[in-house]
Amino acid sequence: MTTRADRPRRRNQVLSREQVLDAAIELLDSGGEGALTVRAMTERLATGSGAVYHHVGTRNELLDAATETIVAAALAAKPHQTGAAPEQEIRAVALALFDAIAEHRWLATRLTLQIVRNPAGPVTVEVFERIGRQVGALGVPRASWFNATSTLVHYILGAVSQHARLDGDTAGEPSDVDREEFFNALSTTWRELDAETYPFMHAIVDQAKEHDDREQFLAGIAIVLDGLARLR
Amino acid sequence: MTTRADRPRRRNQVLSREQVLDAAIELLDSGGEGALTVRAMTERLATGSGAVYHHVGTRNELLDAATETIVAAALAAKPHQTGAAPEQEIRAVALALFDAIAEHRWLATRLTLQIVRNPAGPVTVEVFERIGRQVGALGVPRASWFNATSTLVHYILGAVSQHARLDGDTAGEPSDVDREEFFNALSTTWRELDAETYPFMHAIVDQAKEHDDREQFLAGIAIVLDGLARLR
DNA sequence: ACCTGAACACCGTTCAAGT
DNA sequence: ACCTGAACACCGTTCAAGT
Repeated sequence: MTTRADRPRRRNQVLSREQVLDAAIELLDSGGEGALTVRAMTERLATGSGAVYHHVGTRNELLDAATETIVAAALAAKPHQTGAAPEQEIRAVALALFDAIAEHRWLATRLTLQIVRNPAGPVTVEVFERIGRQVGALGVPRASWFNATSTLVHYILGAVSQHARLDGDTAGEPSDVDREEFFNALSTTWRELDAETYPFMHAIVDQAKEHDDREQFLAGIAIVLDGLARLR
Repeated sequence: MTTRADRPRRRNQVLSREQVLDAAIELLDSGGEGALTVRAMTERLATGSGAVYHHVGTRNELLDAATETIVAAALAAKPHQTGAAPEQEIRAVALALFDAIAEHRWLATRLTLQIVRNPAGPVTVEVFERIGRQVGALGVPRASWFNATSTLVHYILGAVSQHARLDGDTAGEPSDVDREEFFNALSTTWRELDAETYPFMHAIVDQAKEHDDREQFLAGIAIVLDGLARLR
């Protein structure tokens, strides 16, 4: 007789791929890429290293899978609004990525790496599809779809990473104090540059200090969208 | 008596910072970031590991210094053409970076990292200054200089990294065969996507295959420049 | 000042062995 | 199938010691 319990054939599965990924994301959120070590994973999960390799794979695959998980969630959280203007949909997707990176600062580097070196991967495909459709809806001629979408995606990624500038191996969210300190240090360095050879840096030093990240991000998108409008 | 020879106080200096950086760049060019190990450096230079730390610093500083060296050389090779149109100067700077990355594929990742997490560093400053001046010359109002320049730089970096997509830990230049193989694999993957959920990817699959990297890059810049023109 | 190189404290990954 | 954890082959970095 086979009872219901042993049907699934996997007796004591105590660890799932999802749990492994959750642990990885927690580690990354709390201490950046440097905090994601196989040993830290085994401690947090109370397992051997083989368990991690069994459920997900190498450290690199772990990083990629964590990235995919978060990007998928971020995009799913802002589903396509039927009837919305294409510009609005593009902004929604861009801001979804922007916010995801604000919450998971390690994502800035990883997202760029994924799109740059894995154009066949789910992250690239998902982002391109979401943005690309709107480029069509915007009236850009079909022959320019690829160029136009690439330009937008490149801009979004570049900007989104830039704004997560405090990323890397530091923990937690950047406090307002951190932010102010950072910009104070930055404007000091820029002001110390030779005024003759770096007139432009001197000219923008105050704008850099006062700008709002999100606002600047949207302003940049508006610039690119204006450029795309000319393709019609 | 002091002879001329011992005046510089440094007797037997057999290694220079420049030699250390040259070795690092050769290693990076031949095998990507993975090939740059301290041990490989000591073998190539026939020294102890301390010598590397003495002349440059940690592995990370080595990577940064190598990046600075190449970016500085790339920008210096295309000096500002007095009298040239600002659009042309922007294209020149962008292509200088594009070509530098084509020659040193590991630079794609590193350049992005530098600009993203080290806005006070020489690489960021140099690129911003070169591009920013032209934004002013383009007639963009002063209040938008920072935004406009950031947008351009973000686009350039994003695109330039994307086009170096075969980077990473592989060696040498990508051959035409590599390139074709790569795009065949890519279009196969894209075609395998569900046509209902990914109509856009299906629509662009041929454009992606046939596009010219450099041409697309310039087309993207033209789009952003068109957008900037609206700010006047 | 410039450099050596052993020693240290980590890594990621594999794999025989267990259940 | 799922998991353990010792063993392996690497890392980057430091630092006493040499010249």
